[in-house]
Amino acid sequence: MLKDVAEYLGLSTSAVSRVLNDKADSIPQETKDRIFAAARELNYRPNYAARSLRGKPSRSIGVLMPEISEGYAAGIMNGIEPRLLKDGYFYLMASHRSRSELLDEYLTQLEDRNVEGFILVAAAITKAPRFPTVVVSGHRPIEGVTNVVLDHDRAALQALTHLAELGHERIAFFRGSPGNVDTDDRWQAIRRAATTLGLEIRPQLVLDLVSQSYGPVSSSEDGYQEGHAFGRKLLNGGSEFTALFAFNDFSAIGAMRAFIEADLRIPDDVSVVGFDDIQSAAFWNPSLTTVRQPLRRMGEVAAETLLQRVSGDDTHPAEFLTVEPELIVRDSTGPAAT
Amino acid sequence: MLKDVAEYLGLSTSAVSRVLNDKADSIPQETKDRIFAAARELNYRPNYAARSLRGKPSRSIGVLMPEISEGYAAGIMNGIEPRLLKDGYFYLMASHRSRSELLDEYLTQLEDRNVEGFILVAAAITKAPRFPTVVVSGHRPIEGVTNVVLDHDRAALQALTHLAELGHERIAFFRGSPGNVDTDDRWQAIRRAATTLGLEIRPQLVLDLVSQSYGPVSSSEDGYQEGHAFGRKLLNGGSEFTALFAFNDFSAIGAMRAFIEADLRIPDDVSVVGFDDIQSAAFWNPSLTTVRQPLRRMGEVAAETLLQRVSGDDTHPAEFLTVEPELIVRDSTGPAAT
DNA sequence: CAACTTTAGTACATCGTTTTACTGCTCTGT
DNA sequence: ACAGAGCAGTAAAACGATGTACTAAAGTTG
Repeated sequence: MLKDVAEYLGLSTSAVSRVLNDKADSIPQETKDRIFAAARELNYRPNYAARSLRGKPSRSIGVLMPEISEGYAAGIMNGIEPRLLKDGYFYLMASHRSRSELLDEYLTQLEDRNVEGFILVAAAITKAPRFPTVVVSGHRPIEGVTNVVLDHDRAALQALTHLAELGHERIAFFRGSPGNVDTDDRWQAIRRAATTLGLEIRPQLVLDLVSQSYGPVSSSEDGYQEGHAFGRKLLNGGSEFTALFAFNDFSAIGAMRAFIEADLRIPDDVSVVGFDDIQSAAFWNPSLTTVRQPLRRMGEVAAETLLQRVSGDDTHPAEFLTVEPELIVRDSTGPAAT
Repeated sequence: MLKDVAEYLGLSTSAVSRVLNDKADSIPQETKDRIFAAARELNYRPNYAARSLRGKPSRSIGVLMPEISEGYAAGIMNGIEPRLLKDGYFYLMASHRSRSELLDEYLTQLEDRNVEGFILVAAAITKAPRFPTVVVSGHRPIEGVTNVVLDHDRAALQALTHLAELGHERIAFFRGSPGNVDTDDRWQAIRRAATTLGLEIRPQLVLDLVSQSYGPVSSSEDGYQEGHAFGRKLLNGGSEFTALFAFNDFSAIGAMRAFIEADLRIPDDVSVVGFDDIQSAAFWNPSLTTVRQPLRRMGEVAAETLLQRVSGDDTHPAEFLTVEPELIVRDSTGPAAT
């Protein structure tokens, strides 16, 4: 405690506090040195509750995730965490499970705990929280909230250009599930890209995923299962296709499995492009061509931006920060079968 | 603020506080009702900094992970988080990266922030922290610290019994990397199980993984890569083997890839057993027989136990809590080639 | 050398809540 | 009618750090 240090030195707590906080206008260097030495010697560490009661920054921020899923949330946390720790920030975390009442509940609870700001992942908020907020993969723009988003247009263009160059014209799509925050943006981007490239999107080759997934990346075995089922559905649908652009890697891999079971060869008979670049994507057989979503980078950008907003001046925060996807070409795509 | 509620009612803050904390010995029900109503109406929420300054529980605990990896940490958090949230607890989290100085640093930082207890994952602590602590996959027993551990004996026995029953006698092993907290326990368990079953462990068929992995589960592509390389090594080693028991699923899958590339059939020519049961294990081709580590359950047990310890009386906390593995038999194992 | 400035600190209120010790007041019983 | 018990609540001191307003002494200036 501060009092211990003060008594040890025969000084007042005010003097010690001011020196330790570098607010000491009128204390000679010699005394400062003594104070620092004593603080170290007595192993003084300020009590965060006390200082945040006085309105000092708590050096902690609130992080709200859809859930701690394997892929998406972990990837983003991987970017957020080191950046925060580097500045001595901790974070309080909870899962909003894509339910707005939970989101609100946790938002206020975290406010009560004096967080300095929020990072929200895949959260559909409608109004800005009371503190600086960065949303990763959020919905529509909100005044005062910074959005970190993937450049879906670029992603769609990269993937479809790749397929078009390989000669694919009849392309099947797994669209995301309706609850997913990325579904609409991505689909619009795909349509724009298709138009740009002169590709036709055939409604009978477009399937809506439905699996209950909290984040932009389906996190559980559901994704595979559904991809598998939908892969079969495509095969039985009667419409010819030479390529599939899936909403995520899980469903892409599930579909590949279905294709292989139907004795189709990949990529000779059908090419498959995934989305996200999950870890196993590179090691599947065949390895999966996919649009890499730079999750870690998104987390870093979010953390970096929030730290700037909570510590610098926070007038006119950026509305959008875009991160770029990268097409990773592997073995699941090849020239269109003729 | 409390004062607002008190003024609104024309009462003192003491009365309001005592009623709200259910410590009101001498306040009539009618007044209590008025107080509750006013608190709700004014949307009163206590300030956590202030109450923990007065020594009230902070309702938050510290969680230290090796890193936010895809598999292990996420799986455990999946168990910890809902249990904590259910009781209104938040957690402060940081990554110790298996470095003891970071561990100590974060431990004290979290103490400064008034956490009520710790959950440490894959952390090699040498002395008990000042608060109730539960360690998941820790090292040796420490007075006052509860350990949640996998029953490695059972795991080894299940896997090896399965292989023995299929007629395998020449079994290769990927042992864990030396830094890994589970490596020694598991290997000892494997040796005991082998002895029990009368299986011989041939040193030339035992490979030590080295990949820099923070947690018990190798988290990155390194795992695959290394499995792939070591699978090749086994093939070129000149020693015959009909089965591989890998340290984790990543290396098992990498090795399978190497075997397939060498035109071996799985499980006809060689059987493979993994460890952990990561999500893609079920969807690999062939699907992977593996020892499932109930990560979520381990997280739940850890959270449950810690919550009990911080809220109940904490005399004689359990030293060890064991969770049981489960052998998941899939398509990567079959009768030994003769 | 009186008046002012600077130096080197200190006293104390404050943040929002909890909690102990207390104060009036109204009954009850004899 | 008056002690004592019980009721309904209040005043005030914490908790630990911060920061403003102050003071006492020394130094400077005209």
